[in-house]
Amino acid sequence: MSDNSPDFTVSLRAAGLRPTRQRVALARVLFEGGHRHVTAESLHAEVKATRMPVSLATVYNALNQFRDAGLLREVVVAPGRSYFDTNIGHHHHFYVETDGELYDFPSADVVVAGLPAPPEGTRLSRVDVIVRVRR
Amino acid sequence: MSDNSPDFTVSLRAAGLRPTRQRVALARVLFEGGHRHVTAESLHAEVKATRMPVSLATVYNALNQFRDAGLLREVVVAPGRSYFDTNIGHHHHFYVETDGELYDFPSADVVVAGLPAPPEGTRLSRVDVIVRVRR
DNA sequence: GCAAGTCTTTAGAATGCTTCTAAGGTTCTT
DNA sequence: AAGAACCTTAGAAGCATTCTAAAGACTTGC
Repeated sequence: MSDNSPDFTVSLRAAGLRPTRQRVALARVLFEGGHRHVTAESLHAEVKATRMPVSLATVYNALNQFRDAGLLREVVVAPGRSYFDTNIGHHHHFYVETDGELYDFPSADVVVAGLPAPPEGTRLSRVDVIVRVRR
Repeated sequence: MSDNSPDFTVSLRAAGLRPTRQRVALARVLFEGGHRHVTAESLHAEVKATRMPVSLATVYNALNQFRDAGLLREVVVAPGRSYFDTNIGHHHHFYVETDGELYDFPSADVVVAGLPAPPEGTRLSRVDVIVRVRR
């Protein structure tokens, strides 16, 4: 590596994933800029635009693997509408129902207090807060 | 009406829906007992068990209409997994990811404070809190 | 560096959930 | 009761996602 771009080969390997051409190309698009909200379709279109041949099935596979590895977070906002969020820190979402847009907001100032204890025999996985708005 | 069962004919009409045989049968199953979480499939099975012929398409139509009329609330917990909740009061949900179960909990004691203002030009529609747990 | 082994990608088929179509039935209005 | 409006239906279609099995790419051991 002679440039200063992040070495996705290393991070993929650290996540237990072989750094294949497609996975590296996908990681670049996903993690090279700021935080992103992508769908499988939108990511597929973006990566193909970089002239790297990738099938839609591979995009789905990679998104699921990245999510399972903790590199992405999945946000389901409506039936058949699921986003992958590159921001894995604590934060919540605005979802604009009228046009399907999703925006992050930091959880810093948001207080979710008074949650009851989880049902017997379960442990907390995550608390999702989706603030739904309309135009 | 000679018995003491709620008159769904009236409530359907109040919601702007013709009280057809199928809609009345669906309303009965949905609203006659305590609060329910149903899927289209589970409701279809239940209504057919009452010997009222109803197609799956009609169940989908009715669920969407009931939701649009404010009689039901839709909760999307995972891609391709959507519940309809007969509890339309303020409350939130536990979702047991490992077995797909959904439980209500009242919002009475839960405080969600410090939410940022909605994006320009939008108005608040609803705040969904889903507490995800695993076994 | 090469061969063998393992994992990955792929196109296309398949799945699962939901909506659409258009034909026939039901409910409402007068 | 007749006409108009609306609803239900089976089956087809649609959309997002996953599966299949065959070909290709990465890795390991030599």
